Amino acid sequence: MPRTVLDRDDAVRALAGVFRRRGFESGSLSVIQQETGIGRGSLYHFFPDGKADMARAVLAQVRGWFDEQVFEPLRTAGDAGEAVARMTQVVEEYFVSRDRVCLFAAMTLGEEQETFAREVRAYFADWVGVLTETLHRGGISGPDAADLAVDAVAAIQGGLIMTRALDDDAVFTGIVARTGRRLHAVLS
Amino acid sequence: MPRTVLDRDDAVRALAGVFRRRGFESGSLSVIQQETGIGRGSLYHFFPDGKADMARAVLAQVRGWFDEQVFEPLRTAGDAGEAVARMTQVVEEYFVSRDRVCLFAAMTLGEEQETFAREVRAYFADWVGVLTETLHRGGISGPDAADLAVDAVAAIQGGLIMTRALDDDAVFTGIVARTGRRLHAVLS
DNA sequence: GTCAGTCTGTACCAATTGGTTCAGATTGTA
DNA sequence: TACAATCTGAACCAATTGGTACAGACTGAC
Repeated sequence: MPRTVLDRDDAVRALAGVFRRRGFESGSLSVIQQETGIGRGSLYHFFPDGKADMARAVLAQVRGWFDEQVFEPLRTAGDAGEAVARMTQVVEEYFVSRDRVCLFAAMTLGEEQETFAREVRAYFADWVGVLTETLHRGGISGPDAADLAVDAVAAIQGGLIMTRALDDDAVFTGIVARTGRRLHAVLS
Repeated sequence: MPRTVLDRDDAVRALAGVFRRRGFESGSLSVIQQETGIGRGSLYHFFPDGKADMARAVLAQVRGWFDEQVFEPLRTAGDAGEAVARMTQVVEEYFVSRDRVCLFAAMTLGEEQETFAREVRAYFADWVGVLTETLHRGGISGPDAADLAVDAVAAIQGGLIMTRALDDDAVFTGIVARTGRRLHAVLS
């Protein structure tokens, strides 16, 4: 069996794929090996604390992407309308290209809920928080901004469920587009 | 060990609870026995085809509840506005009192996605369908009704994710209330 | 070339998994 | 009471699980 060398980031990326397609529990180490080619020795080398360690690394990587591509652009945007339009666009592309699964949302179910509660809570709280601030900067005042932000993130997450259930990407892209339009309307 | 006799419906109800709290995969037969008191012999007596059979029975029971309490009242309502208000109310109570988990949504993730694809698809398609018809009867025409219906169900599902992630029922009740108001506004 | 550090494949392990089996307990009917 | 049908507990099983250990392969620095 020829040996394959890889780096940790690539391992995390491959793990993310398995967890999206299979779920965390059903993504056993054997399945991970079959689908990614990464063996047990390598997995434990990179993630000495085992499977939860792997999931934590995956969540951290996804979080890093969102910080860079969603949260930071919202935070530093000059124009709220443009920032929101960009957010809906990158988020739509991200999820459509990744099995229509949000791993943070998946971790709110079953036994993972407790294990990753802090990471999950931070992700959603930060997303809603930074979007609320963006709406504030765009002239939406008081509790309205927070409600709109919560509703927008909920719509995106609910859209993912609907699109998987109905097996139709157009459901998600439709929901995201209408969400974007709703936000755009109040920013004008 | 004194023997306990139960009926199938009660077994299904207990299983639903385990699957909500633990997830389907992590809800092993041992965990089911510990948390429900139902032993292996009984489980296989009622569900001869094993674990998938159990999940199928649970989904059928939940589906039955939705048919009776949500879909049928929407279908037969004289007043669309009242029907929609009632729907949001019963749905909110239902989910808040059941671990804030929609089992149909949970089955859109991981390996269960394929196993229960038909049941899941039917549940969401029917919910959206009957809500669309209700909106039609309330005077909303063309594609708007279907979009509003999809968005409403997505909001409810997304609200469940947010409320679990932020561990705060008020998030869900807020989202459901605003969703209800949005629908009510277009029906007036 | 040598050596230390990094990474890999694979053998091994205890525990758990879903499933099978069936004797015995329980219930309902005549 | 007798009997058939229904339900249960628990022993048993093969397969799989996550984890451990480590020899050997590989890489980079000197």
